[in-house]
Amino acid sequence: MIPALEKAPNSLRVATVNVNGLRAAYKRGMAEWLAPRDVDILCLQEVRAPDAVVHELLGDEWHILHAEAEAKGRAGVAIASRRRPVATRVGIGDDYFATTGRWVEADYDLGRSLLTVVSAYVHSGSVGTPKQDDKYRFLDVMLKRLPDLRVVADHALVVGDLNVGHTTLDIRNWKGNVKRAGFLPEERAYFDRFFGDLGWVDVARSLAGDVDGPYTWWSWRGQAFDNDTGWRIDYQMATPDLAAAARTAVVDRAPSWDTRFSDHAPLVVDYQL
DNA sequence: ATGGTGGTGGAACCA
Repeated sequence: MIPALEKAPNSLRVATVNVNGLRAAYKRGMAEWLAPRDVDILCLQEVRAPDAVVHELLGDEWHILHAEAEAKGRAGVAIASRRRPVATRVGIGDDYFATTGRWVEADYDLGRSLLTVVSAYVHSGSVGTPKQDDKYRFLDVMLKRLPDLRVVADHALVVGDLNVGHTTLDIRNWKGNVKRAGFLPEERAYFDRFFGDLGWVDVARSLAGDVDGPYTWWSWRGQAFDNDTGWRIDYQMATPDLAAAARTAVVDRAPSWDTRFSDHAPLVVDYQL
């Protein structure tokens, strides 16, 4: 039993995790992490595996929506859920981002309300390269899509690896990264809008308060994990009523470097709707 | 402490 993840009755548990290759994650013990947690909706990023492999690894107990990238072995996002979605959509904006494995949407009928869930994987980016242009294009289409998500559904939840730290609380060594992709003023400005005039709520930040972290990513190399020199770049962005229903947000950091199954830690949130 | 490591695919590229 995992006391920190004790689950209240009638709560909806949503987990998001960049798995850094689903096959590698399973080799490193992801199944053993997942089994006792009773997750209702599991959002994955960087799946980096063919569709058949995803179904084989996750197993029959899930409804699986998987957007494989056209480029083999790259990106890939998925939403695995215990309940069957009433509708699903792949991609965002124009056709350009339909085949890059970075955005999937699933709608769920919760009885009293309709919930839309998005698993998103924003580009890592790199200053002065076309990758950074792609990242801004993706953030631009996100700005356009986010309001639409709230038109039909009662609640909406956009989760995943967004590859930007919003504030100085979100990156341990932010002073050393102000000119690097992931903490550029231009990137952070998008998140000012997500959590400002667009009205979305950063659920983990809202529950944690104004403290450093909790980080969700650490470099593989050196002592970054042991020293907790991390970045909080994995989010659950919720519409206000849904955010108000969030009871706990846990970054499920592995107990040690050698027991982690990805360079990202899962972010697990329980909603009491 | 954004690659000094790691994953995918089977070299080179991505993060």
